[in-house]
Amino acid sequence: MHLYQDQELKIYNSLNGKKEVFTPLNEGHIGMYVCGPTVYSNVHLGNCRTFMSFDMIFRYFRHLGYKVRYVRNITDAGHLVDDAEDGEDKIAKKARLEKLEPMEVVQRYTVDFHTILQKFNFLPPSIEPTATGHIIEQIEIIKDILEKGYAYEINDSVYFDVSKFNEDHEYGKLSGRKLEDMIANTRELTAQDEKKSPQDFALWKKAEPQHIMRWPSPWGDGFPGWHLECTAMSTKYLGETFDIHGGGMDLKFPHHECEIAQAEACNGHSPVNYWMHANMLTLNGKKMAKSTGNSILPGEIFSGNNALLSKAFSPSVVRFFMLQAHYTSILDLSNDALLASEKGFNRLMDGLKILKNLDTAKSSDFDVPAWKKKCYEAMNDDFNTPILIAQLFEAVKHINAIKEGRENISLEDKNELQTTMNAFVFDVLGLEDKNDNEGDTDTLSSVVELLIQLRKEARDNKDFATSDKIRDQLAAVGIQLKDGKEGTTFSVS
RNA sequence: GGCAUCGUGGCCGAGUGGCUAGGCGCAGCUCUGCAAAAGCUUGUACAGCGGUUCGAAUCCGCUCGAUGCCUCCA
Repeated sequence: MHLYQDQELKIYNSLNGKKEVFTPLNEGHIGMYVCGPTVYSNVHLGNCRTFMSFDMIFRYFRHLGYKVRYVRNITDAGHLVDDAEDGEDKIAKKARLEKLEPMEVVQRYTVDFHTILQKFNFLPPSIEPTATGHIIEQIEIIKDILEKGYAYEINDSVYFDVSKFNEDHEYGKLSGRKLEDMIANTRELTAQDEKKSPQDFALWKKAEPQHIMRWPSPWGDGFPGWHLECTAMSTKYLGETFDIHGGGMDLKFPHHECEIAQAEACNGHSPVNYWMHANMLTLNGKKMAKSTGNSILPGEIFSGNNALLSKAFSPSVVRFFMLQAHYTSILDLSNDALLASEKGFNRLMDGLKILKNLDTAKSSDFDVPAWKKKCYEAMNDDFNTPILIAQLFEAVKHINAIKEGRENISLEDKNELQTTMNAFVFDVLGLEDKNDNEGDTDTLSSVVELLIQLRKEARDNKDFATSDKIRDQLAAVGIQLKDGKEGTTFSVS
């Protein structure tokens, strides 16, 4: 009945480094939590890649018929800037610099985040909770951890006691680290650190008088620690144990490791069945990061307004570019790679258009059911979008052959092909055909059609000077004429 | 220094113990008044050195190189 019932989906689980058959806790339902952005500046393209990977995964689950509760948070408090000594909140710091209220900063960049994701055609998550909206839940968790003896209070701050936790649990199992090694490798230079051990992490930090973002708590005015919000919100909306927890590779340690520790300290068992980590988007071979300035903003790609780019690229092209790599691989951004993706993307879209008007025959030379099966196999093998896309191009090849009369397709196969292509291209990959959503297209096309008509007359009269002038002038304003067998068409770049 | 990942043809990027991934570029062809666009055809690559094996780019070891994490980070 549902597609997922006859598919065996495998997911690479970062927790054990193995591809495992995915079985949700409750049949037909999936709980998925993904760490969202810290909204203290504009989202850069690297951030988008992680969220895009999970958007694709969310879309595929839905395509298979699962009911998914997809929670992606907004971090609007709790991240310390610089070292613990400074102890200033990232949001608060930015607010001071820009003379804004902290929540004004949060609002501005949350809006930016949503705007960009919308351009990329992201599906909204089921719930998008904020850290500041869950202070009470976070305080409750701290109390619980304190009660169970895995945390200690000192100078109005509360820290998680990693060594204590490691006595009866395994700290470091996600990132493959051993606490003894970590201790052995720590430099003993953090002199006035109030923590018992450098590995301990803050659950609650005391707010200094000048600190703007602060909340009352049993330990005095302060703010929650780095890793607590995700534990609080994932537990609240998905339960003590849920199916999938995702995020960027760079969050694996310490963030996700600490989440596991917090949840295990509270509930005594691991919170997540499948950990998924999306790999980094690099620029010039280096990780994109706001802090180092090695980053590119989505807006710069859409406008072409960046020294690295020779032209503007549409959101769908960028999306296509990213999905041509597997989500667990590092992907390097370059102008050449985007250019190549744009060509490929157009080829795919053209194929889709040709498919609509294809003539059918009694039999098929293209084994559509076998092809369809390969598409699903690709996606069921840990969401292998590059292989899926290769299969889509395989289909385009056949579509072109059918169009040119070198192959045939039956009506039944054509419908099957069209349904499957549309499902994967638009529903699962989330691509959009840019050429069918502009309002003034009708006016434009009638004007261009007129010019095409005039050019045809000139050509018929062998007045090539005039015909070439029309062609070249149109090209200069970005309208390319395409002379085909059945007349001339055009495309706007 | 520790932990982890990776090194594939001109570029991007899959995959894998023996069977053409794919996209782009280049070249050739078709089409065209000429172009462009489009379509077709074409590439035996897997860092280096050893080892295991009938057979490895794929497994093991070492060397070299790159990246990520170890501090906020998608």
